[in-house]
Amino acid sequence: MAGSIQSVERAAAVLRLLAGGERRLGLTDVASALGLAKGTTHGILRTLQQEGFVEQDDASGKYQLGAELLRLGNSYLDVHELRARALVWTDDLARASGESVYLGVLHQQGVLIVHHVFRPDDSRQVLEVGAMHPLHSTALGKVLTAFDPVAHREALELERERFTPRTVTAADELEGVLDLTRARGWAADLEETWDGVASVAAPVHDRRRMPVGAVGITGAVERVCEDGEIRARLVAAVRDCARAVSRDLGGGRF
Amino acid sequence: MAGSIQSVERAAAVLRLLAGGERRLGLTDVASALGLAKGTTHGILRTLQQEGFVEQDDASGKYQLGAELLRLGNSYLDVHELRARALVWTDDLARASGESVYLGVLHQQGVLIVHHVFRPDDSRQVLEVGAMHPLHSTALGKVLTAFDPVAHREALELERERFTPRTVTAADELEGVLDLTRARGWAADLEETWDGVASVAAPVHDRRRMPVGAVGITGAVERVCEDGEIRARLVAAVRDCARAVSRDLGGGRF
DNA sequence: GTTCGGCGGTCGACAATGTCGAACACCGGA
DNA sequence: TCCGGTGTTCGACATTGTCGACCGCCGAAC
Repeated sequence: MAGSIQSVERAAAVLRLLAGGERRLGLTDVASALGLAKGTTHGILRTLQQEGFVEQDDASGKYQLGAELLRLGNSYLDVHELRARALVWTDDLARASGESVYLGVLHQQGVLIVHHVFRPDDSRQVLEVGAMHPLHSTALGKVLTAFDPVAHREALELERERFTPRTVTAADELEGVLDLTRARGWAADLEETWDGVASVAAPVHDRRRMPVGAVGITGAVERVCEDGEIRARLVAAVRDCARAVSRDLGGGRF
Repeated sequence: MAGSIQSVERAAAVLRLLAGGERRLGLTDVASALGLAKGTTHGILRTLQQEGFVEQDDASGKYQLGAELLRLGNSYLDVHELRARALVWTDDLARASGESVYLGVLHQQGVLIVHHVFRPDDSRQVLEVGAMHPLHSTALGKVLTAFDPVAHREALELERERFTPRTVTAADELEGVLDLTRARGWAADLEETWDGVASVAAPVHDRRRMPVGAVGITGAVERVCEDGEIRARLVAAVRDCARAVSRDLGGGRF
């Protein structure tokens, strides 16, 4: 039995399908999307529902993701060592920079946000923990792509979507950006992902000097930039934070 | 095939086990905890790992929850209708009350926090989305227990832990509290869960008048209370917010 | 009101599937 | 070097999940 367990694989596929589609999906939708018999699909859905991973709307009979996933996802964060070490430093960074702080790790073909500190003002902000950001256009993504070989391969193999006129999509151009990132130890995103939004990020290393994640700040380009470049003060603050977290990861274990 | 799919059930049990234990677990630990053969357990873990639901520490070989769960949990929030409707109102409530706002739904034997607005000041706060709160001692929990028959049964069947000297654990005493809650339409928690912390909450109903969740605020007892009671202004603000969300969901007309 | 098409859900036969336990390779400590 | 422990692989067995036809239901169409 060298392979994987079929039914578990299929259950995972169901969950991923439900996560993708914005609205609820019916039994028949799920079955046809996965190419399974209705009976089989129903069995999987019934089990997932029983376990709390999937919920069914009483009225329409359609299925959606369940609350248990949120609870488990939260448990993942509790165990996450990088996040635990970074909590205090990212808070300081938000205070010092006056911008939102993000902590991301490589996951599949993107950056998974595992921590997010709101910009310290009263503005209305949406929490982005659990969200995915692209590798080739965000500061976090560029840092991971530059320092993590796995991320590098993913970013090159992947189709690089153009989000704004400034998004870098050509492979050779991206390589140049990554070289620059490696050389100076940080990366920027100047309106390459969202119009009017810029970000800076620096890598976090573990005790073996392997890249495990990236921290960065994101904010309106008018505040974060000066003369078309990220303010040096902010770059320094981000790099200080990344170094502090890296030091914490290298020291305190065992 | 009226039952559930065994392997999916077992995979869910593995995930729940990993979520429970604080630190990573080894293959043998998981196998013995679930009463399964090592080979079987390994197959499940291998599949879950392949799907990203579980990660394995290269050094120790031990297993922990994976990043994909965080991503799926986040997707759950995106679909969540109650949360979407509540976003704007809870923000206003935080501003008006000056305290943290929580939005919770019944999940298993507790309250699952699906939205959390930080207290609008610069203090350091931990995001609690995805966390579980007890039914019998928190304001959110009491509201759900009072208005949702399912929650009511859970709370009575469950062993009610004593968190502080003021926690209500006796069944008949709790019933009295629930009667009061139903009568006045809101519930309070005066240092019954955490010392020095008080909270108020009110129920959110859907279009069929069924309770679907609860909103509430939580804060230091010195700020939230006056003469040993919740400030009337805060109670009114919370109830207004709950009514507003209910109205948005298509519920009450007033 | 009645028909019809689609929905979610069920059932039972079949064999593909996952399970089990023994055996494996590997590591660290004694 | 040995040992006890780990995670991992393997093959025989029968349990288990799969499939597709079938059922009852609901809402739209007419």
